[in-house]
Amino acid sequence: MKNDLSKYKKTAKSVRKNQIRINNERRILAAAVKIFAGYGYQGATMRKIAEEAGLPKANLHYYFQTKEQLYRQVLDGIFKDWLAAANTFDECEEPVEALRGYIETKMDLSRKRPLESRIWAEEILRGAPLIQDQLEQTLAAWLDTRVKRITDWINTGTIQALNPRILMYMIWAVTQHFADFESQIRALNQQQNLSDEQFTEAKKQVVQTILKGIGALD
Amino acid sequence: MKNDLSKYKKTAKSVRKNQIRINNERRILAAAVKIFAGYGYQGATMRKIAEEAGLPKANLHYYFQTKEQLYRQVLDGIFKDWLAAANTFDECEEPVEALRGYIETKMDLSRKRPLESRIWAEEILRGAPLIQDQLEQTLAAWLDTRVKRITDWINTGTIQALNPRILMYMIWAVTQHFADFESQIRALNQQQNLSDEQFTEAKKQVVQTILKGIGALD
DNA sequence: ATTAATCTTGACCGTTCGGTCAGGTTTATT
DNA sequence: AATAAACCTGACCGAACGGTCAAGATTAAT
Repeated sequence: MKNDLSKYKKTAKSVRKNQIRINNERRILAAAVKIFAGYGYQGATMRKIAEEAGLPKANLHYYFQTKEQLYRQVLDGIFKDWLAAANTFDECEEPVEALRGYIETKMDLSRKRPLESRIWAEEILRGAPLIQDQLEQTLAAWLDTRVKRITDWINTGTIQALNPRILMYMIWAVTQHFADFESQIRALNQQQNLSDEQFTEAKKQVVQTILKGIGALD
Repeated sequence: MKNDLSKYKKTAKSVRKNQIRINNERRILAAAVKIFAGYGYQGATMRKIAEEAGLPKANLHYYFQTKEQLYRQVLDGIFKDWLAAANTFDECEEPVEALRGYIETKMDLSRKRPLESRIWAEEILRGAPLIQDQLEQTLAAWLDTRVKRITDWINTGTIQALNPRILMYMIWAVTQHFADFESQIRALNQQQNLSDEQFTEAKKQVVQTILKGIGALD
């Protein structure tokens, strides 16, 4: 019953939990992201996460009962970012604007939060044991909506005929590659991560190639 | 001294090792590919590999001293396939032929050997701890050669100006995505792996989009 | 000031990990 | 047939894993 949240319902402070709890959960989650990204689910240990968070291991288990539960919360946060990145896509009417916005947002996400991208990639790589349901339910529905929009563009002749799903897979693949394969890209770039200038160039080329590739540009 | 190969140098059969050794090493390596791909390096255990190979665990250590050494041999095999896939690229004069051949070969590799692709991806994801040297040496040199060819095409106006490295990253990203993110694609495809027809369509669209995207097609 | 709830932590537990080894069996060489 | 080399394997080992717990410290409610 340690983590039964109902106990908070009676007091004023309960509305947004105790500050100690908020802070510690945040610290632990931030540490967990680093360690899970760096070592994978199996390679990550509660000891490493505790050390990274600067807390004793037993304290982690006070806030998150098990390693799997901690990992699930990390995944949930990543999944939300994933879906939120689609805002630009939805807000724009024209395919060029919508796709450019979406690709750029995904590229920026890879640049700014590569750890999260790698955790996601590893989960999928392992067969998505913990998020299969979310993929089949939430993500599938999310994708259907965007597929319909792209299909409309095709029907109105704004872009050429193609399979919208494969287009989305290509966009995901390319944009996430810059986070997931960062160490390979670094090894091929004189052992240096892409500079801001190089990354901007990459973003531009990715947008250009895909948009032109589907006949949305001249 | 168990695995000192010099002991073979004195006999006739030594030239191509003993048949028992050949067979067992193959069995173990095949099992290792399955288990490493399914569980990752840390998640894979020598017990699971032994079980998959149908051999006692101690026998694995007779042929491969450590888990890391076994893993290294698996990686070496994958790396060779990686490089060999470039043959088509090198044999063709025209950019359209060369790139189409390379993309198709990489797509076929993802289709036929997804396990190897996933092992590679996980190694890169973890920061390439064991193959960093090979990336910086062999793969970097490999890439430089291909970059030069693409640069020639640009200079002769056969394809439009672009950064050849980013083009290669895009090709790798998209082609390997179909192996590495197979479980995600399956979840978005009514829980079914892509059929042969679907995969052929994907291959065609990938080739078409990239070639058109770089101005190599009309 | 008292009580109750929450938070903290070192020490500990059973399990599983990679790896070892002695001693037996099979295969190759002479 | 005898010897040596190669192969096989059950039993075992120390280390590290995720997780537990009792007892103390801190904070909040009355």
